[in-house]
Amino acid sequence: MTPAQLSTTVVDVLTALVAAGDVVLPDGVPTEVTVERPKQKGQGDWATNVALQLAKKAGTNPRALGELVAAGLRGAEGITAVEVAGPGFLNITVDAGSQGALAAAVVAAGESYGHTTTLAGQRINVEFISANPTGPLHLGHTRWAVLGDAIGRVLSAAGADVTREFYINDRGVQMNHFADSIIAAALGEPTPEGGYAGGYIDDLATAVRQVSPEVFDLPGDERRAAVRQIGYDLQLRQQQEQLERFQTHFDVWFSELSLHESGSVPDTLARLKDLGHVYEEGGALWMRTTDFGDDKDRVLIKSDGELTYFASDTAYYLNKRERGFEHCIYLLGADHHGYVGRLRAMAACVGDDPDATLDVLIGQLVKILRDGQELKLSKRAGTIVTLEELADEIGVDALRYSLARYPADSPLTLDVAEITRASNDNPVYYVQYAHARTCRMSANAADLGMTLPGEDFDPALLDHERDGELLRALAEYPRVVASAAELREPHRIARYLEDTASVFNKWYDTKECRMLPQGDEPAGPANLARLVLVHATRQVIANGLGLLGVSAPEQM
RNA sequence: GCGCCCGUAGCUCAACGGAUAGAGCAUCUGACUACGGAUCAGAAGGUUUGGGGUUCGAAUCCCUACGGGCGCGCCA
Repeated sequence: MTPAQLSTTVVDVLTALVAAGDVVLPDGVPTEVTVERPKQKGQGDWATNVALQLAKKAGTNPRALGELVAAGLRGAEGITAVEVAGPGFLNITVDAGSQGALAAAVVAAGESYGHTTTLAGQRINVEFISANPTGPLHLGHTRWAVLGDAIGRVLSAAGADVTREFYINDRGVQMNHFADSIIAAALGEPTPEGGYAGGYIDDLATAVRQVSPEVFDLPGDERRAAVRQIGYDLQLRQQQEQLERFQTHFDVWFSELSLHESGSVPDTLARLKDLGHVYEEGGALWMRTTDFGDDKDRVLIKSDGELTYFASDTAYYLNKRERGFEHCIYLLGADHHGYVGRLRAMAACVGDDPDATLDVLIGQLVKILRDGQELKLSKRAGTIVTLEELADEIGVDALRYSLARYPADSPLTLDVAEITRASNDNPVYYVQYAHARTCRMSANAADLGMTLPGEDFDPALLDHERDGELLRALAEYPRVVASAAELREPHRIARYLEDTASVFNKWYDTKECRMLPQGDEPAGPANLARLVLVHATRQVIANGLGLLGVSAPEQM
């Protein structure tokens, strides 16, 4: 018995009540209702708030409607009791057999357990990080790497067709500053105005010299172009290697420069003119974004003839739409939230409904503490906390998990000492340990000759209170994935895993629920039923960790 | 000044408008002849920043005050 099945049962009951004229629902019967694990004991196995949600529409009070629905549910298969509680909640109790069947279903589904079709058919582009290729990825990018990657995985699990994309800002004056900085470092000159400092520039200068020693002898513009290209290649490759090592995969690395070389930007400007949302003023070309709620209009072509970054952005958005993406998700740092208004207005200017096609997620900045002191990020002072350093010190799994377990819009302070500690202080190890424990239990069972039962698995033997709690936790997983996808909140997966690991540990500690036979007794049907439950638990934890890009070790 | 985000236990943070606001850490008390104790059982800790409002019900929505972060270029 799963929440989805119960939801269907409740909907059927409502449909019957409406058909019989006992209940009037002007807006029709909902296609699904909320079914949750109650927080408190004594509130049944599952609870639904349908009566509270629908009472007003039905022109009655919640408890009266609740009694009608409860009466209908009492005859349903697998349901042993229903009571109306509090303001109108329905507390539902199910029988062990129908509940225990889930364990075998999870094992049968394997890695696909938790996958749903709630977003089936949607083509979604998730763009994240999109750092300048002028330096290493740092702490500020690390959170988006984790969240963007996890959002991509969660959306895929919900059935969406997802493309993860990194937009490379490889065009613009910063690329020349980058080249000039490397040249200055190579020649032992001070960092130029507006340039980049820090040890990584010295390293790049050395690397460029290794790749092509003669470039520094070229005349001015040629030298700059050559160093820019070599430095860019080196820096981009480093970012790519670090992200792969950080378990963060991109499907598309999209070059801003390519938009200009392909003529997309002029095409975009022509289209905007046709649509009537651009005008000239002061020698510059403007987009009238104020027509769609932006604070002020935005410049597309400066009076000196140069294209703005915003012009590229508009062309890029259109490019995504032309590639067939119905939804474009952007992950931006809080320091770019001012960009949301113009992005939305821009989408409207090209004829889209931003509510439908755009999803801009704003993430708050991360602070990181070591010994109570904040690690300051400053390119000028050369004190960059890089993704590489963080991953080395903290470990990929612990770092990813620690960033993934919080919602993006909450400001975050992480203590290096705390997340490096390899103990139960750290939730990532708590969850991973629970997984390792299931693996060890399975191995022990195999040593005793126990094998997973097939047809003869008897779900009704999983009848202990603790069995039920664990089964209900496992049953909730698909709903958690679906809501994480819908809300773009992968932290829900992490919180769910911590809860499930806790429920599993309590179950493990319960004498009546021991999986292995005691002493010299042979393994009986109950032991085999619990073996199925252990396998199911392992599968759910492994699947959940997988959505966060965190490994599920068999031993620790 | 205008705009966006945030304010929950000593600390770091949860809680699709739902029942008695939950975890972890830190503090205190228990359980090791163990399915690997990286575990489990328990105690203590709160006027959800203050004040109004909306409703069957508000940490959540609206207004307001206070406090913190960030943004308001023909920069990228």
